[in-house]
Amino acid sequence: MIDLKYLQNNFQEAQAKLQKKHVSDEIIEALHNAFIEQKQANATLEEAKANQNQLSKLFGQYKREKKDTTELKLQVDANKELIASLQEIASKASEALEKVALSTPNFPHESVPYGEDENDNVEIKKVLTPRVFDFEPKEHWDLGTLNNWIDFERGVKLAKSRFSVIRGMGAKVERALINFFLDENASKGFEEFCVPFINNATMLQGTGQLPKFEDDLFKIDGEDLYLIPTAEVPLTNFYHDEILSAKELPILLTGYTPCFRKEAGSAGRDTRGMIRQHQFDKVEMVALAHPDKSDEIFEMMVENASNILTKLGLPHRLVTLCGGDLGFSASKTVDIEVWLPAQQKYREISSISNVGDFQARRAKIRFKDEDGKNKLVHTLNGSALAVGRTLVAIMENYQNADGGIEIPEVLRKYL
RNA sequence: CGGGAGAUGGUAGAGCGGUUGAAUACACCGGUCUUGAAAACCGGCGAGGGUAACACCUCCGGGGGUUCGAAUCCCCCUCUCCCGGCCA
Repeated sequence: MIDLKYLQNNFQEAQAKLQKKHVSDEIIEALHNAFIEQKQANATLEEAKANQNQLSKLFGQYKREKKDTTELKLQVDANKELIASLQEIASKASEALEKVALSTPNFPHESVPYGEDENDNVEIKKVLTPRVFDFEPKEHWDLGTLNNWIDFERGVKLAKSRFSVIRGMGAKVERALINFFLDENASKGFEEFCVPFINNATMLQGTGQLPKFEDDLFKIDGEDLYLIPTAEVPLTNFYHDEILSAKELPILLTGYTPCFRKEAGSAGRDTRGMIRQHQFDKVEMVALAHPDKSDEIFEMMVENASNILTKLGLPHRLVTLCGGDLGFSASKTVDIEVWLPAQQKYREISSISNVGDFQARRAKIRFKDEDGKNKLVHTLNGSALAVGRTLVAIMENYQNADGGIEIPEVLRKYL
């Protein structure tokens, strides 16, 4: 959630920021008005409550002094009715506010470039040069089947479309990648976590998936629980509703989890292969940082994810997302795209975001500053890395003319 | 899944239906003392909203109810602990 006081006090500026992220003026104004209405309704309600508390005290006093309370009782009853009606107004105002506020995206960081969609994203740099093939490189789905690394048909049989089975050496490489990623993250100071793959609605709201993106989530029937779409949810919410001390910041967390996504809006996209699945493995980095330090930690996380790809010998590029392509919660995002020779394209394999205080405000993650004040932390998250897509990248980049696949040097000790 | 006990501030742990947002202890922060530290002593110390700052409002697991007034009484839910069943 954005800072509504900031919106109120710096309306023009806030509006300009949200416009960069393509939030319509109507929504911004609706939010602004809902906030002011809620504040007013609350103020009048509190006034009536204060009055009621006074009368109650007086009532007690009368009783002790054995004075007659009939008159007072009438006053109290009248005020009680007033409170009830004011309460209703205030509750409605709060609900209305919450509805807009929770669905309004985060402000973009100053450094975010303007733009409509992914075409306006800005490339930062390319790392490693794509290999030149002296044969026609195969697609990973062909290589996967050929080498018995991936079984697409049986994945569909077991579940439904967009599920697959990784087997044999493919499964071993998948596992090796997870271990390699976790070790790399640990070497940068990230603590490793094994977390629940099912989280409750409060946590999903904390990181911003709910209420707006319910359609993208697998919900457990009859329960207030969801399969996590990313480890960002449990890792960020690990400190949900807690107050940390400034000294322990930054807190760096990493963990491997499967991720579950309905891919509701992706009909027809990447239907072949392993690029877009309902379930995929990912190793995630999460940081809780002092607001002054989050930019610095962001760079570290980008660097780390890129380094991992470099160690694997996979050509990739770094891209800063423009305002129009930024996700709901992110204030700034760098995508890392890996080279897929068969498609002759860079495809997203990691996305690192600085979320600022947006999730912290929702999830109530604060820290006690040196001056004793409670402030919101900044949260950051990023994949290091998406495991399935890395497997795809290895297959395609390390394929031989006969369809065989070489294993990257850094992974061999894990096999 | 069945039987019993409980849920209060960072932790432990009081709390009569009104002056208790909450005793006390420990932890923590600041100060005195000390070469420094410890000990001792003094002071501070829950959260959210609201305000220029006060005032004021809300919160004692969550939600309802009784009452002029509830942490304290009643109901429901959740969670934790102990006993039994099941089980990786």
